[in-house]
Amino acid sequence: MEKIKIIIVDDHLLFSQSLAYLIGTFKEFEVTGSYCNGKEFINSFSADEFEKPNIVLLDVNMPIMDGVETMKWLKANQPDLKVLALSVNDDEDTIMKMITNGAKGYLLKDTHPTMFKEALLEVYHKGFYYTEMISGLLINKLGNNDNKVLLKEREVEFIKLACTEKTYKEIADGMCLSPKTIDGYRENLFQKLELKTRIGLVLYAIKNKIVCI
Amino acid sequence: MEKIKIIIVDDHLLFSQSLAYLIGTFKEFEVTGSYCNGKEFINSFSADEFEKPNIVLLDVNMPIMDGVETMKWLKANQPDLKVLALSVNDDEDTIMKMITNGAKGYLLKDTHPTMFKEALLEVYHKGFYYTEMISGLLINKLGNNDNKVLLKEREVEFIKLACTEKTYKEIADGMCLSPKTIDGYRENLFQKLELKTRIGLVLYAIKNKIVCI
DNA sequence: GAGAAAAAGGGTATATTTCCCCTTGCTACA
DNA sequence: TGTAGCAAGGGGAAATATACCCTTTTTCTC
Repeated sequence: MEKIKIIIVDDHLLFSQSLAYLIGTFKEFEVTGSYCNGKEFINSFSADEFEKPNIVLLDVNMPIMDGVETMKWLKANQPDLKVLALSVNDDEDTIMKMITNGAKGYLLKDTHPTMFKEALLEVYHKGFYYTEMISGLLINKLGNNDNKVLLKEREVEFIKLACTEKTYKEIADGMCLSPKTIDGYRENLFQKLELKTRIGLVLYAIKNKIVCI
Repeated sequence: MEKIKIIIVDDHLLFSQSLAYLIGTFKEFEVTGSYCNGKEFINSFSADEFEKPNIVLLDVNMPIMDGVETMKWLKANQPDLKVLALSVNDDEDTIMKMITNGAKGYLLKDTHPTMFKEALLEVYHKGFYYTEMISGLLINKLGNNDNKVLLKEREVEFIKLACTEKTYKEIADGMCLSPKTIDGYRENLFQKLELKTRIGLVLYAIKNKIVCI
């Protein structure tokens, strides 16, 4: 019987190599390749000896080229590849990005091996595997995308500066605006984000990855 | 030949189970147990059938009882247990905390399986395994521990509250202190952390994981 | 027990932030 | 051809935060 071919893309060698052993114990599957990051993986497509896998296990947090970037490339260049995202990261935004860029499923690394095997089988046979957590998230996101807050470019710029020790006056100078305009930005944001203080704004910015620390 | 007994403590089932398979391929070792978090692990000590392992592989980021907490308990109750910390987290502070609480080594999860095996052997035979990265860190930290800032409990408590939208007056109430005392805390911290504003304090707190967001 | 250090509190002054209500000019759109 | 929305700018007041210079009390150490 022909085995189902799997490729692992993960920078944690200890994990990817171990996982290969685990998959080795499933009689239906075999690991035909493993890569340390998205860049290495997509480069492999141009290699002559490349054999297309049935499933790609793609880590989300990687150096060089992360899961989301890799998914974007795959969506454009290899759209029929079945990718199962595999991550410790349960951040809603990241999950949504992976799914909307074509991932066929999203598994957390604390999944039980038995369920992991089920997921592999489902992705291979049905084409996708969504846990309840992910389904719930999808419904939730699609259900109320009306009340999502979207920030303008200039506001984002302001928020980034607000996450420093600058005073509003200094921020105004930095953005070539009058302090009063900055005042307007701030109040607008406080209202739409339901905040009261600049501290709240900073916490919001960090939570939503508008600034990275 | 008697095999070297290993216990794995990690909340990522997929990883711990896979790792068990990897270790299974090393003829010198066997995995005799695996636990999802520190609490489960330390509870196992009271069980009758418990067999003391030669090496414990301890994850740092876990729910319920994390690596550092577990190390503290082990230091007090099972000080001769050889623990090798295993984490994706390369945060200096965390590494130092694990080491100072008695971990015999600290491996990152992107370690190559060959080096992983070496580390296991070294921990078993020599009692410790430090990579260059960790040694460098130790030397660096010990070299200039004069300028390290250490925060008092009450200060940490204050910082946590400063990372909210509360006013200083509300913080004072929360800590059952006069607003003037809070004033003192703040100024003290500004000086020792070289900050100018509460925003800076919030950023410092997040960077140094005093608060998690 | 003296002295140092830390914790708690105080006074006053200035700077910054927050709030509320306002004007102007521009642009889209119906 | 309004008019609705928005970006930019503004006045003034009140609340908060920051700075600097103090005293008292407790706690620890030598």
